[in-house]
Amino acid sequence: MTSTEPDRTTVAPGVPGTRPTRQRRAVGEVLASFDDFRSAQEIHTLLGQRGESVGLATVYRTLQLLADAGEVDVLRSEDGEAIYRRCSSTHHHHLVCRSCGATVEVEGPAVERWTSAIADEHGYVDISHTLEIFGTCRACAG
Amino acid sequence: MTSTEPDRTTVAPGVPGTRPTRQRRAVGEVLASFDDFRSAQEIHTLLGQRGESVGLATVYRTLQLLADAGEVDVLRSEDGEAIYRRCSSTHHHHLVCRSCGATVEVEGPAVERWTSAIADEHGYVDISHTLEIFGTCRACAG
DNA sequence: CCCTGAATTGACAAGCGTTCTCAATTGTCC
DNA sequence: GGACAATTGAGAACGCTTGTCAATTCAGGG
Repeated sequence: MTSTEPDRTTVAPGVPGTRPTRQRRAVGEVLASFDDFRSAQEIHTLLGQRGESVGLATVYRTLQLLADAGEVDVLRSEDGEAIYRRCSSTHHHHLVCRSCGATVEVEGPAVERWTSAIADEHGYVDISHTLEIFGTCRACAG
Repeated sequence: MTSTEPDRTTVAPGVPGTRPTRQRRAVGEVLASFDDFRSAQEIHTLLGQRGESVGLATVYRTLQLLADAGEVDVLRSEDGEAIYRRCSSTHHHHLVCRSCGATVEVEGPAVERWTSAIADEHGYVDISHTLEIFGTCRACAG
């Protein structure tokens, strides 16, 4: 029970959250099919319409994984609902038309530096921030 | 039934949302008793501790009124819960401890300018923005 | 190719914050 | 004081999100 025993020091044969399943692929495809922010429930409905049956809980879990991995942006609509969108991997913010929802990704190195500086100045650590800009886009303004 | 009838052209004797009741006064007093953001439920609890019994639904309604009137700031904590705070009238942002809720009001003229510039650049008008910084304050970080 | 075990899923229940309902109460104005 | 709208409170209802847990699926070794 010693010499023949295989190496068991690696406790986990696979790391959770990495298995490519039908459901995860389907969620990824749906995310690629639109450019604006959608709620988990909307995404779940879209999956149904595509004929890809995926449980609602799985949709939530997958979106959480993708968000943790930085592959989707999550933000809260005004009524507190979480909405998701696939995103470029860099940190950025959004300029959103409050009328039609058209979204522009914007980067703001100056803002990043500013928030860090402010946080340092007050002794806050482990910083995150949310910045969204709302306005009316050219098309909607007429 | 015609000549003796009083003038009925004024449909509304009073405008809703303006009556100073015990409950609304109590909520106002509690709001004045702290400086950081609190959830509606916390405020409801604080009212109870003060001996001022106010229904939870009334707390929500009152906070909504105050928010509409611009007398309190509302923002969403990272998990989507609405949190409230009486506010100074100037535009500002918040550095909030995600552990204890300690809040610092910060102004960022640079950020204001930056958001305006970005919006102009993309043809968006009638701009507003939300910017909140979350972190762990010195006390909570240990 | 089959076996084993962990990862993953789905249906459902549960949790939580928020809003709605409606009868009872309160404040305002005549 | 009286009438009537505004307001309240208790609880139900609601919508989003997360937890539960047995059943299923995937990866890798034998």
